[in-house]
Amino acid sequence: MAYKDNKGLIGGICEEELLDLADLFKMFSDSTRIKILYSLFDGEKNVSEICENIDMNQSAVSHQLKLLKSSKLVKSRREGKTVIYSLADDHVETIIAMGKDHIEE
Amino acid sequence: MAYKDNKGLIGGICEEELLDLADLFKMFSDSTRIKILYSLFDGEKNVSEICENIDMNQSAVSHQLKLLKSSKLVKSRREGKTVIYSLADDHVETIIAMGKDHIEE
DNA sequence: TTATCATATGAATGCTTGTTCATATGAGTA
DNA sequence: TACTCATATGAACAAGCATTCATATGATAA
Repeated sequence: MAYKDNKGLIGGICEEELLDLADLFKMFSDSTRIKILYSLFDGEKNVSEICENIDMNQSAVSHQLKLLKSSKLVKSRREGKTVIYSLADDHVETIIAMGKDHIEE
Repeated sequence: MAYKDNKGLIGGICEEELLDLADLFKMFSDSTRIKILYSLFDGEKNVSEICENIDMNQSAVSHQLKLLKSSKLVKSRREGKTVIYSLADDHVETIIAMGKDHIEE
């Protein structure tokens, strides 16, 4: 188990895990990042394609991709000159779907 | 339906809905707010009880409760001198559970 | 009414963070 | 090698935001 025993803590969750949770949701809290994730819903894309798709410049997208990757929400592989990004797992779509459920109620 | 037709937009979602989504997840992106939500998992509480539970001062908690309420994640009712807060619906727990799944993987 | 408890709110402050600009790195090609 | 395309990165700036402090509002009790 990655986290400490949950003793004497809010709702049975330790401070460290709480901060990690907040950091995770922080990734979904910016519209540029959500756009990037959304644009990967229909399959992997290289950086240029993502830029074009969401209409943002390369540097901004690259910075955000770095954050998304460090949060393990996307993964990447190099293919020649380009780098191809894709969703890391299906939690991403599930979390966003839950969010949509809420705001569409 | 609350949102416009999804035409020619990223992954079939309109800009407005995207911003709302980001705003929703922003609510989960702060550890104080997650603590508050967590502390409501086992039932409604008044403000003082929440403060005590998460060890934060009344003003900070009140400010965050206001945000959580405006995002419809919590609801409140007055009972005499106190105001009692509770989770607005079960999306909250589901979303947080998904987040935990991800970071605990 | 006055006093007190519980909660809300406005302003100020300091920290965080997304974007931009310039530049660097990495890979392919001639 | 030199040149170009694709991506990454560092620094700087501006905007956003969580907390604190002081104060206001709302409700009960005396």
